Amino acid sequence: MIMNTYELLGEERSLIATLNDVAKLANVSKMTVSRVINHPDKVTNDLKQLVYQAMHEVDYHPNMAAKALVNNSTQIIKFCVLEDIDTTEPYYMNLMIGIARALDAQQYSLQLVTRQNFDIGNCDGYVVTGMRKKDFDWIGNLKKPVVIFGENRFGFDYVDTNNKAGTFMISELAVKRGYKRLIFIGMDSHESFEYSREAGYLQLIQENQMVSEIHRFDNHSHLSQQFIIENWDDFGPDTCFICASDRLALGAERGIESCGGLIPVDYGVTGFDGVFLNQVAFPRITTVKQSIVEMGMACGEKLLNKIVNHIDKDGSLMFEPKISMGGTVRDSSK
Amino acid sequence: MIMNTYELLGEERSLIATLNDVAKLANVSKMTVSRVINHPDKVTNDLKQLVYQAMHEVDYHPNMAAKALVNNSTQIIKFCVLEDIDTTEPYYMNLMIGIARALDAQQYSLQLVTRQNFDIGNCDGYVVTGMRKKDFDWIGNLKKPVVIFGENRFGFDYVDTNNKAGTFMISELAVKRGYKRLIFIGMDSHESFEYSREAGYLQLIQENQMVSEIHRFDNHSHLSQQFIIENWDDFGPDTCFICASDRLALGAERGIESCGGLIPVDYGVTGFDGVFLNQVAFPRITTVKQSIVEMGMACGEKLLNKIVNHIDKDGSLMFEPKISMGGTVRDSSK
DNA sequence: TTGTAAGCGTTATCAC
DNA sequence: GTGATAACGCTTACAA
Repeated sequence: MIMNTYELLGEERSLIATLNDVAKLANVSKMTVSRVINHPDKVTNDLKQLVYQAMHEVDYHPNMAAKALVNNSTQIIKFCVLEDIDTTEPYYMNLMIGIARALDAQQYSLQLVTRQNFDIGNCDGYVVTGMRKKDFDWIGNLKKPVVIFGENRFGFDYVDTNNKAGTFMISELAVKRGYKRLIFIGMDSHESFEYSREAGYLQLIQENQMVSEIHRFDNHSHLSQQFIIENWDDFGPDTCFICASDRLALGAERGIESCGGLIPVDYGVTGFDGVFLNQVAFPRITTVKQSIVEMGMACGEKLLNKIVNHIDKDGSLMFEPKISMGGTVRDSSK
Repeated sequence: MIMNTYELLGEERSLIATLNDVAKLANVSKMTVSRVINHPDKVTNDLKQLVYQAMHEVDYHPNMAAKALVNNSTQIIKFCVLEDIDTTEPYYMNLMIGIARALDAQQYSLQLVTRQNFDIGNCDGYVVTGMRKKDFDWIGNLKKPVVIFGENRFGFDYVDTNNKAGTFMISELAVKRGYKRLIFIGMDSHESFEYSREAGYLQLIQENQMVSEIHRFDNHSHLSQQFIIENWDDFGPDTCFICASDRLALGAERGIESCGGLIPVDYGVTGFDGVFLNQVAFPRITTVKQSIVEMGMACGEKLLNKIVNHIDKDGSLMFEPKISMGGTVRDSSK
């Protein structure tokens, strides 16, 4: 059918439709077509209909390179993972899927960069994650819009889980299920998210007039495991370990089991993240689940908003976490 | 300095240097500069020197959008993960980092797509992974160059680990370390890589005139764990479980430990992958380690080669795996 | 409201 | 071996 239309008009068909093809088919100028796409309010409805139909008929898709050229843009977003590859958490993949999904809508493409290749090639904006304090200097000097994944107190727009609410919720759950002693196993880091997770635990502890106990380790499962084993005599039944990550929770779980402790009957373990690791554990870890893909989409949308609308500060976004029930906290108060 | 040069010449400086800027500075035409970049053999050495110097002086970087426009290309590669997000293994992240690194060299950018958004937007080529048999139909119909990550027997160029060599090596290690019975725990899938991993085990078994024992499960740790527990009575000391993935190995390890078996003294466990999961296990899993980042780079390079040089078939690439020593196979024959 | 013309930065083509 | 010109597909600025 399309071929026929073209033949009737005596036009030549390019392999891939351009503005011109649409324009000819609709008997208007290129500009009208362009306007229908970019400023639809400035075109009469009659013409708009014609143009839409023509676009559909030739399966028109804008050429992003041409657009980028004339707009002096790149249509590229860099996703910068500053953390070491070795420690790369699996959830980055989900985060990327979310970002990519948001960018697709506007035909932006996502470029994955690390510290090494950060500078190669141009882009229109950045999503940055895995930042440490020392990074905020040079990030602040970037000339393109930036959205940070992960809360920070340096004034950068960010997207994150409500970390404090997460540990509060899950600590509350532990108390409701009858655990009498809550021990926090945190990450030995000075980053915002860690402080927030501790704060959630502390708030619950205070509201219940319990005693806070906080221990911190690098985020490796064998360290929490070792801690449990070495101090096993100190931990009576009805103790629940509130861990700041699933990795630490995994170690805690293993430590308790190797000491012969019963999970969840006598001992509870909770994690934080809810991506992959909690599912690999046995029993599955009861954890604070983050909506990583949604957060990724939010990062992408927020960044596009800044780019397209030339917005400088767009504010930050906190996602409310949910509890993912596993088998490391008992079902009801015993 | 740059400013001065410009002022002397009485030129206006655009914010970002173009071919024109370089040309004027070097007192040549745009075309000469372009040729220096794309066909350096067609320019005299004298001019080349001049141009290089000028490029350096104004910090010239080619505008990829303009390039893409005139070359009718997109400078975009789609990385297509067909596997379910839920099962997404952490190693995809490393793979992406490798691909991205290769693409950066040629200023291509990587777009992450899934089944859902596969069709949105244009691209110059694809890297595809997580394919199942049924996918080969439509992949074959793509009009752009494709490189598959993961071996296949459908004639597509691929990059993969030498799976057979991997399980052969690690089975051999188990025998050398004195385990008398080798049980293969495979994945219940009909994909090439699984067959290859079984084949490596079988070859070692035959060469040593041992008896092969193969069990298959979906790739979940609790299934291998369950299998070990339910059949524990059947497994005497000096048994080593050769697993087709780290996930299955993790389950096997847990199963053995929960039955009171001693690892690695009496029981051995080996995995396959060497990304993340093996390190989370305790003791760390002795596994077949794949060079994921390198393989990613190879995917990228191979694809670019096909695109730039219009090569249809470029052959496949097998990476030789290495054994990563953990604590689940004993150090020497007991 | 719609159309015309110029130009974004690059490369292929064809002169010289 | 080098340079002028046109073209890639699109949008802004201006003219009708």
